[in-house]
Amino acid sequence: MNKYFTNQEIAELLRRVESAYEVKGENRFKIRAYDTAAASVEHSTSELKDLWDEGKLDQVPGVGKSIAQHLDELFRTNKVKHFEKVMQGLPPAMFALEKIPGVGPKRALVLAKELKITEEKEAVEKLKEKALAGEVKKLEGFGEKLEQDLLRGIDSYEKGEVETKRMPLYFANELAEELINYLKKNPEVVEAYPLGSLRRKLATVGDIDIAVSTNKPEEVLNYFFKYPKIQKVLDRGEKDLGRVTLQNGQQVDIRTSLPESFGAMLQHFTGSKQHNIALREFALSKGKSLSEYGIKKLKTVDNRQKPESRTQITEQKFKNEIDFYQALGLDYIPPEIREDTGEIEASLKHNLPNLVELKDIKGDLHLHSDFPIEPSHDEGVSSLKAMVEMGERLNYQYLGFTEHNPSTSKHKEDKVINLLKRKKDYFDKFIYSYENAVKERRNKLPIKIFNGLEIDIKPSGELSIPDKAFEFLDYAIASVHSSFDLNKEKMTQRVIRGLSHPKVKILGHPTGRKINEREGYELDWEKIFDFCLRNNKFLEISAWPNRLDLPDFLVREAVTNGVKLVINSDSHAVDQMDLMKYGVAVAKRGWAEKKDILNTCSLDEVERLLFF
DNA sequence: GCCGTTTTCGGCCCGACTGTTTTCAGTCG
Repeated sequence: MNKYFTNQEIAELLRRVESAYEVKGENRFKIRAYDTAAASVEHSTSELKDLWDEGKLDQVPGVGKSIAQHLDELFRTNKVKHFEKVMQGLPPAMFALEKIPGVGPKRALVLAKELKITEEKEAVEKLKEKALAGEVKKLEGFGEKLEQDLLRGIDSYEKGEVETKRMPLYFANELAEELINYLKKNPEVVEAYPLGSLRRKLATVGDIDIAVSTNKPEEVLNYFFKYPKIQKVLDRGEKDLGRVTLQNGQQVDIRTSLPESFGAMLQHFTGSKQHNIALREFALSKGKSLSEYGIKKLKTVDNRQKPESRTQITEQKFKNEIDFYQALGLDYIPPEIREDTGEIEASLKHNLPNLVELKDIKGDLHLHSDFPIEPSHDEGVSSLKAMVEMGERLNYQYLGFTEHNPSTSKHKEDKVINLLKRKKDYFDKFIYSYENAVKERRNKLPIKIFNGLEIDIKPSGELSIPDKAFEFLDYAIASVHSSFDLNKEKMTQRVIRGLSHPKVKILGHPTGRKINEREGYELDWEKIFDFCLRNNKFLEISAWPNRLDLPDFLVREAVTNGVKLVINSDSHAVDQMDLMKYGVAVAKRGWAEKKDILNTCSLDEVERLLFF
């Protein structure tokens, strides 16, 4: 039986080969090739094993003929002879020691060899003993300080700080927005933006970094250190960096830059790393060298020389990112798609997508009011009236209320039908009086209110309300809320059967993932996309902070395949309705344009698409 | 070992920090 190698395991294997090459003094570009391949495998949106099954390994960027051949051998025989040969003579312990902060392949090998630590298991523990016994500082190239650093590194490794959980985007964003609002109250702050994965709006965020443009960095830093929510100032030595922990323990860095060079700094620290590498390689081919300080123009592009010996004639500074990209002959690339997945090429050809924006959203089609429907899952807590008023404040043209179906374990069929009939009556009455009230106000059109339902798809694919009950609904969302462990094939059948009812228009939170809680179930996306296309069904992007589901990479695939999406908040309370922006962020990361999103359409179009 | 963004041969990102150094190596983001 062949082992199923996950992408994570394959990436780890490639990194080990990389380390082995590194300590054996292999050609540095070969080493880099393995690093690129490992990163690419790590970020790949498809499992490599599946791609291999389909004979599509060569589609993975950074995996060429040679590595593809090795992986083919891995999938067939569970091992790679060439890799084993490369790693011959190296103590396995070095691969464990590399995980300690401050220890790379070279130090790991010296430590393992000189201290006679061979086995991977307990390698870190043994190193700790030796370091405590003062044996590390005696080694050549090590000293007192490195030994202490090493012990600190081991400490944080043992505490699990090395691979800390990333926080959900929502959490990081709220924190950063509050801080940025505080910073902007200082007149010396010209601009302030989040950096890194927060600015690129990944579903999860590692660190919170903020960039500030100012002519008086020290004054701004002093102001920053007075932020009331700071627990402890960690670093105030350098004049362009401030580092603190907040009361909740979260570390926050701010970086300042003079306005004249803010653009390059913002670009550099926004990343992604892969995007920046690709961008710098592209720039180099045009005789330009990029850094966080600006763009250096190289007089002679003699790449056999080290960068410092190439003649530099100018270093250009940039106030903003638009000019920075333009200096390279590129259109401005929005942060959300800076992942080196084709954006540089598209930008060069002036072919970037015109990404959907929050202001394009004209309605929300997945809301839970407090109508007492005796549901299978959470009931909403806000009234229909309150949510409609919020919809008006958001300038929406339509709202769809899709409470969960009545519990089927508590109620007989008749009762379910009866509850849905009562919901329709209640909605009809509300709509009648609401529309009349708005007409009296005469200042604008009433919001169109749809009476929908979110229906569980049972493991068999059956829907959790009787067929007769559909006559009381305008449309329905179907979602999976149970039995997440069906295999890919059965789950795909289940979902397609669930979507087959003519009134079911939307697949709710399509993968069922919950960030930091559980992976989603697997679906055969080719089949799902095909079904949606042929039957006018929409895939939801749930803006709910710990769902963000569809995930960005599947949004991109859906968009590429022409499948239409709908961004919904899944609000259970009034104040959740403005979470829509997180769903829009996911859509942007998936290269979605306005035309790809159902709820950017006018009311007329939405009615045509939902009720045809 | 990968790749095609004026390249199928000849290129391959940039800078900061730290420690053990006397001109640099290793690590990190």
